[in-house]
Amino acid sequence: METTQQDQDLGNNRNSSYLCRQSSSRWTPTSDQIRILKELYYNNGIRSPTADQIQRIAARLRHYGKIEGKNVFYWFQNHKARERQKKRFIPTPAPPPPSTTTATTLLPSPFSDHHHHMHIQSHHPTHFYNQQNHKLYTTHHISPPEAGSSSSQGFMPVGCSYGSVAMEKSFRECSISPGESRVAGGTDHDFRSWVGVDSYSLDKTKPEYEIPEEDDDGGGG
Amino acid sequence: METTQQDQDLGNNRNSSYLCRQSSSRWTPTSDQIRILKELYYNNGIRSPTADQIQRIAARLRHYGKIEGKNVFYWFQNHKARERQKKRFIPTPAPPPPSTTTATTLLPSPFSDHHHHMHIQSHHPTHFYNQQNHKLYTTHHISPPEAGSSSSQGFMPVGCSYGSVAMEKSFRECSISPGESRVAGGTDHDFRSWVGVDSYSLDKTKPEYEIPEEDDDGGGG
DNA sequence: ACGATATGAATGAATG
DNA sequence: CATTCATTCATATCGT
Repeated sequence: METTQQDQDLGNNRNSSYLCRQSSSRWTPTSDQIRILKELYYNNGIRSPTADQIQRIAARLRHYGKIEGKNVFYWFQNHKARERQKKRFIPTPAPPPPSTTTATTLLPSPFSDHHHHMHIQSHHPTHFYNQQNHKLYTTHHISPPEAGSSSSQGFMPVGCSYGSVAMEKSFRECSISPGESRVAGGTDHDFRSWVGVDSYSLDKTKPEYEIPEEDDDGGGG
Repeated sequence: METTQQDQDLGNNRNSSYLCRQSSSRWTPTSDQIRILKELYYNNGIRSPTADQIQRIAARLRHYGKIEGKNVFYWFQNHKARERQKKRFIPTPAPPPPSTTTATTLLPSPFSDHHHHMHIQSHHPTHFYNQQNHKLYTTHHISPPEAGSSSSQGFMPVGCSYGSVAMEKSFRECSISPGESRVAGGTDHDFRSWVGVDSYSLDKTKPEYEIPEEDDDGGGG
């Protein structure tokens, strides 16, 4: 990730030079921006902000660097999508017993993450962004972005529980059972079966596949 | 390449001393794992395995060493991306046949002249990739740019011809214009207020949240 | 140790 | 919301 930079101006990305590449074609969130976004995501449970919220968030985050509504929009989309995606990868880490306190908390890996929480935000109007006008379109009947008109919260002194315990760089994959060594199955060829790829592929008259590069065979010998 | 990996002890990273954080920075595939992955990639034509396949593949490859679903996911992502990346650099070494063949014709790159053929996946989207200018083209009305026909394709990438067929749902624009309306504040803690997120959220009985990671905290301050 | 390269990992952006 | 692409960062390994 772009952890190396945190103070990019974002305003100097116009390469006046010849045909080089755009300095930064895409938004590079600052540390503060990410922090706030995560706060909103985890602490406030915002997962699919409305256009109205997106505007406010973007406006707020603009204090910390250049940012547009679409950046906020994409950020939440991606963040949510990836939380879900990595869950799809894990092959059912633990069967959900009705009353089992089995510590499933074993995989702090970015993909085996499991920090579920409540959905403070109930609705999600399936919106998408239009890069043509940089507008957000939705299939919902949300109110127009009257930034400043809707401020009906006025609740919570917000001392905020977070701030101290909040985001902390978790160590990545620390424990993964390497399992046994060698399956000695011998039949490394029936891939299409266990991966559920195909069945008709067996029809191919190619009992021997040729790997383009045997660079991985370096220590196989 | 890390072609000389030995046995994947994972503990030899001169890091398993006292700190447990990010012991093994990243997955180091074993020879067998790479072999199988390539088998799946080239021989079975798997380029973008589904979450379901990823699980099976990872489970299978786990016999040969530590591996997670995300490793499989990234491997295919990177392998495909880099194959394509290399192809983008080819200075049009392929003489253009007069026949308007399918644009899916991949040009044999001098870098890796492997022979991948059938795509069992058959998840062909409605677009194809043009290595001439590394753009994505849709198969809607366009004709294949006849790689090498001249040096001009005259077609526009998919990111330019929308506006008509792109999103024609019952959406409405929500004005996400970057023209911000900053709330004029400074406290980055009263999120739920300026975003109009929630009010009752304070009622939640979970004052503590676990943020998975804070990768951006590098220079936030 | 340093530079070059290969590649795992992460993420913004885009499309379906 | 799922999937994919492109770009970039981070790091392992190797050559010098």
